Amino acid sequence: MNTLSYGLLALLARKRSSGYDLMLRIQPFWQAKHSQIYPLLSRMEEQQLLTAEWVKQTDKPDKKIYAITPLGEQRLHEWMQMPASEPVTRDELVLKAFCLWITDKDTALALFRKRSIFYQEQIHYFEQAIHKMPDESHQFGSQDFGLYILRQKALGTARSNMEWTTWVIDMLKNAAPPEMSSEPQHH
Amino acid sequence: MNTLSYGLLALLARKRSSGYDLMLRIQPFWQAKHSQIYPLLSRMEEQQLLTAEWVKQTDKPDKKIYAITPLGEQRLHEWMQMPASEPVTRDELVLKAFCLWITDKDTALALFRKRSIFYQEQIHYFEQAIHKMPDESHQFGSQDFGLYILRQKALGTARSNMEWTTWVIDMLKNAAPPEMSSEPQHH
DNA sequence: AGTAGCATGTAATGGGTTACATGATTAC
DNA sequence: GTAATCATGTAACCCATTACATGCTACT
Repeated sequence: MNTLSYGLLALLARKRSSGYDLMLRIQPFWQAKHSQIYPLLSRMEEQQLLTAEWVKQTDKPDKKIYAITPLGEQRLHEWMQMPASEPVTRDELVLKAFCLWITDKDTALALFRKRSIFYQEQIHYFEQAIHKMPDESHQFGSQDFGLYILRQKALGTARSNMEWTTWVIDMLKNAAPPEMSSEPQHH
Repeated sequence: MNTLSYGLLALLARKRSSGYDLMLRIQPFWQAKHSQIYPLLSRMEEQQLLTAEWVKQTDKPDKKIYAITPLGEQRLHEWMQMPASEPVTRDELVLKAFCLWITDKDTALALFRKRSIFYQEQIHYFEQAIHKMPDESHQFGSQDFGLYILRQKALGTARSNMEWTTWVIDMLKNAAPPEMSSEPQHH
C-alpha cells in the first residue's frame, strides 16, 4: 500500500470509476500514468480493497468499474489518522537557477519567461476551476470541501511563483549587459 | 545524464567537493541520498565529466574530491540552453485533503496543524538564510545570485502555504460540531 | 563504552516513465 | 483514411529509498 493506492481509494470512496477515469482525475493532485495505475488496481482487488465489474458500452469500448469495499474504507480511515509525510518538489529550474552565473542574460530570461507562462496558465486554470464550484463546497462537511481548499492552495502557490518570476525577470532586464556595449542603460 | 547529474555538475562548477559534501549541499534543492550520488559520480568520472582525487585528512576520514572537467562545463552550458521541464510536487496532504469529508474535525485539524508547523519552520529557515547573504548576491552576475533568488522563491511559497493552512484551520475551528453536543460554540 | 558526525560504498526493493501492444468509436 | 479519445494491459528501464556494510575521529 503506497501513497498512490490511498489516492485511488480516496477517489473511489466518492464514486465507483474505471481505471482510465481514475488516471485522469488523479492527475492534478498526483501524477501517475495508466501503466502504473492498472496493475495497482488489480493488486488492490486481490487484497479485497476493491471489487471490479465489467460494464458494456455501445458508443465507447467496454470498461472495468472498480468500487471500494468496507475493508478499503477501513484502511482509508486508518490512513487519515496518520500524519501526512512532508511534500517533495522536483523542479529542474531550481537546479538551473543554481548555475545562472555561468550563463548570459538572454539564456536566463528565456528560462524564466517560459516558466512565467506556465504559472500564468496555472493561475488561469485554478481561478476558473474555483469559480465554477458551488457555494456548498466552501463548507467543511461538503464532499467537495477538500477539492475547494486544494484549488485555493494551488492558486496561492501559483500566484506566489508568478510574482517571483516577474520579479526575477525585472532584475535580469535591468542588469548590466555583458560587455563591449557603450550604450547607456535606461531603467 | 539525468537531472541530478546536472545538479551535481552545477555544484561542482562552483567549487570542487566530496560526494558527502555534494549530498548535503544539494538537499535543499533536490532530495537525494548518498547511495544515489556516489555511483552517479563514479559514472560521471568514467564519462570524463569529472576528475577525482583522494585527499588525506588527519582529523576526519580521507575523502575523494571531485572537480568538473572542460567537457563537464560544456555539457552544463548545453543543458542551460534547453527549457526547464515542468515542476512536479508530491504531497500526501493533498490526497488526504481529498477525503476530508469521511473524517471528523479533530483528525482534520491535527493534519493541518502539523503541516502548519512545517511551513513555519521553512519560513524561519529561509528568512535567516536570506538575511545572512551579502548584498552582492542580490545582483545578476554574482555567483550567489541563483541561490539568492531560489531562497526568495522558497520563502514566498512557504508563506503562501502557511497562510493557506491558517485559513483552513480557521474554517475547521468555526465548522459545526459533528453531533450530540448541545454546548454553545464560541467563535 | 557509546553516540554523533564524517566519509564511502553496494544490494535489494519499490516507485515511476517510456515503450510496446491491442482495439473500439467518433469526428474530420 | 487518419487522427483523437476511450479503454486496458505488459515489459523494460530508470530513478529513488531503504537496508546492509565498513571504518575513522571527536566528544561525553
